[in-house]
Amino acid sequence: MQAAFALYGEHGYEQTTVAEIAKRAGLTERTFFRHFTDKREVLFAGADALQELLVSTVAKAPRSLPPIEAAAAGLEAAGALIQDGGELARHRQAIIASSAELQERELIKLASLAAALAEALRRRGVDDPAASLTAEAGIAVFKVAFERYVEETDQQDLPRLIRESLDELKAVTAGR
Amino acid sequence: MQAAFALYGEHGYEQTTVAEIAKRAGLTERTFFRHFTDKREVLFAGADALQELLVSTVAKAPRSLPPIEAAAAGLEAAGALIQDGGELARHRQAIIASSAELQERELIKLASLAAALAEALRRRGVDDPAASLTAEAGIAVFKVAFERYVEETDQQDLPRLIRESLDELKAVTAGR
DNA sequence: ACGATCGACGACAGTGACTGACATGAGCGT
DNA sequence: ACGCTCATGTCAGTCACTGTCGTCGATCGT
Repeated sequence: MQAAFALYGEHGYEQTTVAEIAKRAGLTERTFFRHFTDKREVLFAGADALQELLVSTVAKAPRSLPPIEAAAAGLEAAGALIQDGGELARHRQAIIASSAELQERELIKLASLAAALAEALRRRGVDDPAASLTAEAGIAVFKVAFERYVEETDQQDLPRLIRESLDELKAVTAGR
Repeated sequence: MQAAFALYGEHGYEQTTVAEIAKRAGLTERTFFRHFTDKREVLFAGADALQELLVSTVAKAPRSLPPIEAAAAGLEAAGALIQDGGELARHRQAIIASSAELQERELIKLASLAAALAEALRRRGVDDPAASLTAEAGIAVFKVAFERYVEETDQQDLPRLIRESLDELKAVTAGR
């Protein structure tokens, strides 16, 4: 992972070959593929932990909370986790922005997040399509907030951006 | 395109090679790649037209409409176009569902749709982040509605499903 | 009518991501 | 010491995709 990150940063994602990564890590190309299913996956190693945090936070949210607020709680927790990584997220995002391939992978990770969130909401008794819609809308909020977080280097409060984006979404869907 | 569709349907996407597609079409592998940037792109040939329809419909919507309703108008028009294709969309979706690679590609097409929708809203004078959020939420609505459309074979009215999903989203973001 | 141009295609060689099969060697329990 | 497991190396192979060059037919200008 360190080798890949370094090389992706130095020469760009598309320019660096798996053989190079393996060599820098003191391993074989074959071994690389035993740890990561493909060249992109190296950049998304933390996605599982994020998803688990999201789901467990939603599960723990007070029963009295409406679905959208339970989702918001989970997303804010996820945002806090990302923020704890410091500049890592921004570095990662800079690499991802450079390659369509990587953007595709990120989108499917977000879709997976949405599916997990929808499932967590269903376990709270929310029916479909409300569960799916709340989840998709939640991820949309997260995407927009995260984008802002990455753009504004001085911005340090991702959960706050998520909350603000959610409020904006509420306004917008109300027809304002 | 016909050859690819047929082979993807007969033997599955991952099992069919570009060489096979080219052979069935009476062409060379090299020529295939002159028409489609990659093996997946064959399935998304109509995406451009869809995006143009979405954007132009939003542009033409009455100025008095709030952003979310302008977006809805565009999405309903896109839905109508898909519906006009008959069973094609369902066939296509069955193939896409069989491969993670194809799902990734579909997601980035939807993201492109969202970006175009956001831009169309900005041209209506909607500021960011409202424009981005409305666009993302709109695409989320579209995704959920389309999923239902594909699942329920007897369902023929995609624009109606889009409208219903939007109403559901409004309810859900209002905290219900 | 004729040569120049251009665009679509074929042929071919090459790169790089990824896979399957088998061998090796270190640690671990008995 | 023995067998087992697990991580790794080795090697050969497939396939998506690219760069380059040559051919040919259609079109265009004169």
